[in-house]
Amino acid sequence: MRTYGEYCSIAKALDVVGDRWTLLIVRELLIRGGSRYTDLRDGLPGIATNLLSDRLRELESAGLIRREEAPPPIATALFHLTETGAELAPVLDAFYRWGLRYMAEPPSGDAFRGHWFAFSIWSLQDRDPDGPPASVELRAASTPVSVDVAGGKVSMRLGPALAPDLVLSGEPRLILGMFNGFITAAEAVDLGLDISGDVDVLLRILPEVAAAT
Amino acid sequence: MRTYGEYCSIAKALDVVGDRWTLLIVRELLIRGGSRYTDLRDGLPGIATNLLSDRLRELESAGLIRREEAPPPIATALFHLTETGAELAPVLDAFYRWGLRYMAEPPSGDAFRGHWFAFSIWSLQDRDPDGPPASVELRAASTPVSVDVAGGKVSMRLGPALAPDLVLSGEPRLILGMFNGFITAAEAVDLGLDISGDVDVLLRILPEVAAAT
DNA sequence: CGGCATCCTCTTTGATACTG
DNA sequence: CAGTATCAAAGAGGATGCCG
Repeated sequence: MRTYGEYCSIAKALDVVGDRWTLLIVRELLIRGGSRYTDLRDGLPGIATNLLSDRLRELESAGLIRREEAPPPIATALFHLTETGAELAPVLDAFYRWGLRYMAEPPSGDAFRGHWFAFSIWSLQDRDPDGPPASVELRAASTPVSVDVAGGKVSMRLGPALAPDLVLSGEPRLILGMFNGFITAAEAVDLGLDISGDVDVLLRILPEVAAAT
Repeated sequence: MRTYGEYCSIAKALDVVGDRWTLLIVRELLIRGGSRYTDLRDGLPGIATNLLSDRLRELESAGLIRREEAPPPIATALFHLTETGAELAPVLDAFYRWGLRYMAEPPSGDAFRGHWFAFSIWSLQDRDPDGPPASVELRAASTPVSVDVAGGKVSMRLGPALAPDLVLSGEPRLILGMFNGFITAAEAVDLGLDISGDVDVLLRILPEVAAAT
C-alpha cells in the first residue's frame, strides 16, 4: 500500500494494515494461532493465492508475523503473529462489534467457517464459575468447533468436542444472534436451531437477555 | 470495494469501510463535526478530489454520513456523520493506539494538521477537576488548535485560543510524546519544545509519568 | 500436497485539467 | 467552492505452471 504520508497515528496504522485482505489474515492468525499456508487459504475464501503469499511477505517484513520452519515431524512452515501483530486484537474487536449490525440479514451466498464464531465466543462469560466444566459443540459449518466452559471462562477450539454436553446445530445467524443477545434461545429454536443435550449449559453462557425463558 | 463474501462481522465491516481513504474521512468528520468539502480536502492531504467525492457518495449511500444543505447564511453543504458513522469511534481509537508505535521516528516529509492531536487530547484527563478553567494553545502546524481544561475534562477546538494561559509550540512529535507519556515535559523542552505561560496547566493534564519533574 | 511464481485481464487509484 | 472528466499507473482477481 502506498503510504498516506500523514503524521497521524491512524494513517500510520492504515499504512501497515490498510491493504485489502491484511486484517482478515490477522483475524485468522488471532483465531487459529500458528497456521499453515493452506489453513489460511481455507479460512480466507476468495483470496487469490498470489495475494496471500504477497501479504504474508509484507506482514513479515512489517514485523507483524513470524514464519517458523517446523521441526521434522511437521513437513511445513507455520505462520505466527508477533507481539506487535497480536496487539491488533482491539482493532479487530472494534470492527467485530461495529460490523455486527450487518449480520442480521441472512447471508446470501456468503461463505462461512465455524471458527469465525470466535469473537462472539470470546465476548461470552460463564455465569456459573463454580459449576462443573462443560463442553458444547457448534455445528453450523462443514467443520464443527467446540466450546469449553469452566471456571468462569468460555473458550473455543477447532474441531469436534470429545464428549459434548450440548450440541447446537443450525444456521450461523441463529447461533450468532443468541450469543449476542439479539434473540432468545427459545426464539432461536422457533427459527430452526436444533439444541440437543443439557440446555442449562447454554443458559449458563448466554447473555441474560438471550437466556430469558 | 468488492465484497469479501464472508458471513463474518469483521469482513462485513471491511466491506463498508475497508476502502482506501474511507476511515480517514470518518476521522476528519469525528474530529471536526460537520464539514465542508474543502475542509475535508484540506484535512486529507494527498487525496484526489474525485476520490473524495466518490467516497462521500459511497458513505452517504451506506448510511454513514448525511449531507446537509445549510440554510442561506452558509452557501455550502455540510457533511455530518450519522449515528452509525459516529459509532466507528472505537475502531478509530483502536487504530490510533496501535499506530502510536509508528509515531516515534520524526516524520520525513509527512503532512501534519493541528487537529490530528484530537485523539491524543481525548485520552487526557484534567487531574485537578476543582481547579479554575484553563486554556492552552498548541502551535505545531500552520493552524493552531486550542485545548480547554475544566471540571475534570479536556477538550479541543479548532483555531487559536482567545486568552491562552499556556502556549506550546514545537514539533508535533514532542507534544504527542508528552501527551502519551513517552517523554516528560522537561525532556520535551530539552528537545526543543517551547513552553510559555502557566506550566501548571500542562502538569495538570499530562499523564503522571510525563508530568514528573 | 504445500507454497508459491507467472501471465493476463479487469478495476481502482492518483494526478491533473476543466466546469457550473 | 464543489465538484466532474480524462487518462496513465498500480493493484486485485483468476488461471495455470512449477518444484521439492
